[in-house]
Amino acid sequence: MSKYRDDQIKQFAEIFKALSNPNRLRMFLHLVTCCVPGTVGSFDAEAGVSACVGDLGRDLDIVPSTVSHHIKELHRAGLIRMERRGQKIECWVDPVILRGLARFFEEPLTT
Amino acid sequence: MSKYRDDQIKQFAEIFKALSNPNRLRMFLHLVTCCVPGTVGSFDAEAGVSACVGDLGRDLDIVPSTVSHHIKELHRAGLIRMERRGQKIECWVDPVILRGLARFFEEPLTT
DNA sequence: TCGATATTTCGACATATATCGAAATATATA
DNA sequence: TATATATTTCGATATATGTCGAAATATCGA
Repeated sequence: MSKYRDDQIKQFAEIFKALSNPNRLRMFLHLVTCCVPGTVGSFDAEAGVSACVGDLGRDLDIVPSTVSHHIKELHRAGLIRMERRGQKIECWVDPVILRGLARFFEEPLTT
Repeated sequence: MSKYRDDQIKQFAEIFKALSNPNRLRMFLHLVTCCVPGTVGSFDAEAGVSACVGDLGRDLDIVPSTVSHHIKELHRAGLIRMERRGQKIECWVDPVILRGLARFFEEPLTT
């Protein structure tokens, strides 16, 4: 039997659903490789290591309303944080959840 | 930009799609906690650390045909291996893909 | 060979999802 | 205040998914 509670399993399933669309996964990877505070580059509330919605849609060949929809899904799953800064809305990856996902797949290999 | 090729991104998206259904995720976790050869218990082609389709459907409250469907999805995503042994079909987690998933979420935190 | 057990295939159906385009909202700047 | 830029909301549509039940297939044991 699993070490995870039922609600935790549902939460992980939500996370994986958010990452199950190739375009959404690309956005997530874009953020992961540039915008994880405290790891790749330091996060400064002023400077902000992050990307706005427009940045994430570039090179993806989908219209802004679809980008917005995908970002909302990533946010709902708890994968990213968002904050308005002027006209733009900045996004970055929540490092806590990233660590939790790493452990999810690591642990069965080490225990 | 991402370190992953387009086809790799699509493959990861397939994997996450396979794990995006709570029942399927439960089956995967069941296998992960009992049937990863070389880690949790040793894998022997004769003895076999694995679970059959019936085992995986137990406690899940879904009919066998649905279990079969879900297992096929996990297999198509490359997450599990299957082999007939008598009447039963045994399943176990591919440790290589598990390692790949751990790295997928680890690496942005360590580079 | 017959019956029991294990699993898959097939067809159906209800629900969810990805995407678009048009219109609305928020913010900055001239 | 008017205009430009950034983003969201809404409605539509085509496609995918989860689940079931019935029927088919595979294997074992009497």
